[in-house]
Amino acid sequence: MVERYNAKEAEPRWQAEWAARELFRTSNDDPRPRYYVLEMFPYPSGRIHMGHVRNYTMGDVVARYKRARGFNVLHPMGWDAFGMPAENAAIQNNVHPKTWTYANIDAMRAQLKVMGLSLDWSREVATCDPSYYRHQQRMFLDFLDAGLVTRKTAKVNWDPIDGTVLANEQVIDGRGWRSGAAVEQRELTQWFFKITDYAADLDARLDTLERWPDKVRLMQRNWIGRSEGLLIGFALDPSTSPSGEDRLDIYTTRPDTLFGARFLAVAPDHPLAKAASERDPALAGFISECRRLGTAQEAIDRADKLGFDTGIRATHPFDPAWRLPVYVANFVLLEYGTGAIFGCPAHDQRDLDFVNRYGLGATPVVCPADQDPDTFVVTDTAYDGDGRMINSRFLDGMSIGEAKEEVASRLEAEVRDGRPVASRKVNFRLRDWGISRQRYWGCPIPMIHCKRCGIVPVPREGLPVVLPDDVSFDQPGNPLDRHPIWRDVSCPSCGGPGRRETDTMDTFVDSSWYFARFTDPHLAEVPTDRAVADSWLGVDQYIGGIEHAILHLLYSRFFMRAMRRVGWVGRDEPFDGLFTQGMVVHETYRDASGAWVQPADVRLEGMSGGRRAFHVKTSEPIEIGPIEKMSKSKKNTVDPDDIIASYGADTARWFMLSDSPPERDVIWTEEGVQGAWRFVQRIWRLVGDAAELPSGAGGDPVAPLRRTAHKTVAAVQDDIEGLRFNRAVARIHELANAIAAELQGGGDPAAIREAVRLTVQLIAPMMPHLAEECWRALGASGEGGTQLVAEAPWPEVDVTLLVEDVITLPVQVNGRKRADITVPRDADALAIEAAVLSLEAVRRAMEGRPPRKVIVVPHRIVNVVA
RNA sequence: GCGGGCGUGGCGGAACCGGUAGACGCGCUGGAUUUAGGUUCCAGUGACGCAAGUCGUGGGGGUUCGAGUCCCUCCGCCCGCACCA
Repeated sequence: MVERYNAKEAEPRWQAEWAARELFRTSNDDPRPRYYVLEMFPYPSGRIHMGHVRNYTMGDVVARYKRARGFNVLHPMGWDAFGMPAENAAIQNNVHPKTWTYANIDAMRAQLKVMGLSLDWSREVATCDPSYYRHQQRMFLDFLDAGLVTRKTAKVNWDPIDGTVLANEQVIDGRGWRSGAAVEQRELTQWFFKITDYAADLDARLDTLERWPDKVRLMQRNWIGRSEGLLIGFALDPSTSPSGEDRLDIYTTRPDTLFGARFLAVAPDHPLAKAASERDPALAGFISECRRLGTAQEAIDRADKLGFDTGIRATHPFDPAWRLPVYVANFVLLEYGTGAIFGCPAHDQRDLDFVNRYGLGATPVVCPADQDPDTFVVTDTAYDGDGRMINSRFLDGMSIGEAKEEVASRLEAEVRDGRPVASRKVNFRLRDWGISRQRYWGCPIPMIHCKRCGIVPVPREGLPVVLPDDVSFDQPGNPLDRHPIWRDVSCPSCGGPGRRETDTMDTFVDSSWYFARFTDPHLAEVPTDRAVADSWLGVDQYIGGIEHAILHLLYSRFFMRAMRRVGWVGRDEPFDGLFTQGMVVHETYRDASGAWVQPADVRLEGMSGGRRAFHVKTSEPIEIGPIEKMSKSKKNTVDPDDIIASYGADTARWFMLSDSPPERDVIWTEEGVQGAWRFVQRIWRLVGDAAELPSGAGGDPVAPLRRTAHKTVAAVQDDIEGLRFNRAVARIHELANAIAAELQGGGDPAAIREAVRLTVQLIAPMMPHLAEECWRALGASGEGGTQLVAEAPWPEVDVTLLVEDVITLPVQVNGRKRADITVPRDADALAIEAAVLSLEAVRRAMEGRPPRKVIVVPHRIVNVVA
């Protein structure tokens, strides 16, 4: 009897062996074809969680598989190490952010090593290290020179609790993504990366990212928000405008509805609104009302459509006698288009809500096919569907598309005061990326403010601008502002007194290029070696959470383009293949007082419908709640360390791959883990039994088990390539079942030994420690026992075994299965037809009727139609 | 509101192009072995039926020799965006 597989003893031993052999160290000089697999690097929060385990296991399977397939694989790991939690820890626990961060990195690195991941640790980087961020500062200056950096005053999302600016992406339902505080709007001067320069390209190139999930491409497309429209210059009556202004540019995507216009409206911050408010105190009051309302994003979301008539009058571009009022309206955004619109209430819900409040009326100009143009009216619900133009003079009868084209070409051709009245314009929702953060624990922005010279870059030889260590967090705000020694420097240009920029960069900058740095992470003078970077990029397979579908991935795509512009890389797209994995979820538990209880403290009894839960210590009944993402706040977490300590890393890895498709959420259950653990032991038993078989015995080249084993290798190969790990797992189970049956039934010993050996190779990417142990037990490690399974090439599939000589076809009568028939693989349709019709079961089902038709789908199915 | 996705046993899920629905795992039932128990092995496990068989992939309709898969329609759930003109 074979002993149990002892993961606790074996796993560290094999990890040490891999490390000693430097198996996962990647050379940039290796001539083999390259494969770059990368998982999104973690924030060093303190401990790894099950989401990390799932993410890194998937990446590791790919890395180990591709290595076996003969690729020179790059599989690095690092730390997204700047950010607010470190400062929060500093404030709460009086520990320096640097100390806290590096302690966490050490703890998490140790945890990852225990998982047995095939990472090249020699390439590890931490973004908070000056050896990393000096290059980021260098690239900031490069981008500045290339015109990709601007400084502008902008309305920003201000988080009053964290005391910092947030990107639009960091505002969720009007609240700060970390603090949960209601976000306010503030005007601040900020540094921006001009991502909008690439808006069109970032949009267009989404089509070429074929190995990205459609969902992510769509989310990016919506975020970039490309729209085609018309910029129309409405003539203003100068006698009504504040300073004789005679033109107002508006942006519209619906120029076809121009004859349904009822009003124009500008944003409260629009220059025309400001000018008009100076002569009209009531209007000024309305505008400040809008601002007050506008401080909290939440209020904006709920606000009614409010407006104020400026008294300014505009003229319709197609009718000099048609005058339109100009309003200031709270729902018009200054940042989008021109900050001014024309309102067509019949075909835009916001405009309709607006006119219904102010009694301006609505004329429908698009009539749906099922409505009579003479009676079609719009009252409460705007019509934005398809139809024919009505009430629109020369546009009547046209389709929407034709009308858009007609309006555009007429107004383009018409010149007023030496300018065309209108021009076609592609607009984007995407805004420039504000990267300034009023925070200490981030990459310093390498600029110096000088009273005489303005804002001056730190000379490149003066980099890095290193964060000072001696800071305190006893007051709110940015400690860098209160650090005179660091802050006050002489101007690099005139030598006079200067002041460092004390804002630091958004941490999304740090993670926008780490994948490029990994290609040659220890270069001291430059961020990348262009040739080396180009030899690895784009990342062949990037794996991470869907939560980064927009921000991180879009910023990285921008950053690659910017890096290319200044010469650090030679391509635009960072990630050729992207996979977004699902979350790890778990039941939630609460006690009678409503307090969350962690799974480790819960004892479960009963099954499916009648399950009940009790507290392990108090035996108090526990309420079983919904299955949710593992989170500290709901205490429904399972600690990877605990699982690895009880079952071993391989069991945890196997379970992570087995139950659910990788893109879907996986429910962590104790039963599931135990199932995985049992399978580990089962493999170990099969290997032990197979090793005891007499060697040299048997050898049937077409033994059924040989066929099964080789088919499984082919299928698993396919599944891993397609990241269908759950199916690969199921197939390995089937092979194990087949082997067990052959062992039981005294099957061909040579075939069994081969099948077991193949099984070990199939599990090697997933359960690498167990596989090594089995490999050695099977004596597969070659002369002198020197070769590890991690070094072995992927098994060659014997393709002749994949094709059977005889096949079994299901036989249907009228689409209902009645029998099976076994025929030679190359049997012709007529022969099969005759054989099928003579089957007893078929005759019975035909009830004496003659067959009308017999459909023979080669190698698939036979259907007799009665 | 706009955009997208998904509904298959008690549960997680398989089913590539329309071709044997329910692979594989979990759970459960019965039996065997061993044990203090976990373990291991064998058999069973969509529903109804003694059986032959009938029904069955959210509901209804359609296309087809044949539909979980394609089309129409309704219902339910989930995700993303949200005053973007």
